[in-house]
Amino acid sequence: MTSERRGGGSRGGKPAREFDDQVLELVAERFQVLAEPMRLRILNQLRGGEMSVGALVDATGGRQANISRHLSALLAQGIVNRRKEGVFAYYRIEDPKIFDLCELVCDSLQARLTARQHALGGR
Amino acid sequence: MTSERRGGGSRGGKPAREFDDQVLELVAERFQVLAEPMRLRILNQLRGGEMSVGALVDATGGRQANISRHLSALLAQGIVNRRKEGVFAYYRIEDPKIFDLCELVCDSLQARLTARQHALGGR
DNA sequence: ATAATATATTAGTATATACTCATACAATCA
DNA sequence: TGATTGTATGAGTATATACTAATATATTAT
Repeated sequence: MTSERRGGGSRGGKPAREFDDQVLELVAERFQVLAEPMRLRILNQLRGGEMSVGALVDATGGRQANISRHLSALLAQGIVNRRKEGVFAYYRIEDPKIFDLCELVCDSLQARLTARQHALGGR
Repeated sequence: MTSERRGGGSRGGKPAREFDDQVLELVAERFQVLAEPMRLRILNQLRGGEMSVGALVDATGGRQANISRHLSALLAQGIVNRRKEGVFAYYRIEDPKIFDLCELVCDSLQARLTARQHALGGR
């Protein structure tokens, strides 16, 4: 990210959007974490309850290092939680709202598809 | 993106996740478009009704080329719509569900913050 | 025709990040 | 103690993308 002039204060013209921008950055960050198919796969697996890293590696078909990194990202965002037991690390969903997000997105995608079908004269 | 073995069919072990993966990629794509502060700023502006590119440039403080690109991305995802009138191009929200998404995210973020405050002994 | 304006696009650059392998770290067991 | 196993991390690479300036395209006015 480079310049792109941020408003410096209440002076200097331009509408007041100072505070809102910080929120937008946080929101964008949250979306960013959900913008990876592999992370969504992991979350999808965790719907059934907590799983160890190894179990997620098996279930998703990813590499251990990669899964571990994705889990760290999800953990940093407070989307999952971690429980250590012996050598194992069990992850579980901490913020179930993300599934609502996914459902909303699916609704949108589906609506767009059916709209397209109609546009093509679909039944 | 590189290898990461995709299941080839119903044979070869591993649970059946073939179809789901395609959906997850679409969902991730949608999240990706929403994962940019500037695009969220644009969408936020469009809440008040359709706006021309130039008006969005003024309102967001971005460069014309950049705003135009972001609008293209939003248009390609069916999130906004475009109306051409003379020399102007007016964009407007096509899929208002995205605001529900943003609200859900805000709820999550807020919940996480208050949880942290409590953890720190906040009142 | 030329000029002026609004928008889109091309080309180039810088940064972010998803992935890999290899290795470090930590806990259990011989 | 060392060996084994599960997880995390360091280092390197490849790709995606957000940004910029400059230019192309299109519409209206002179």
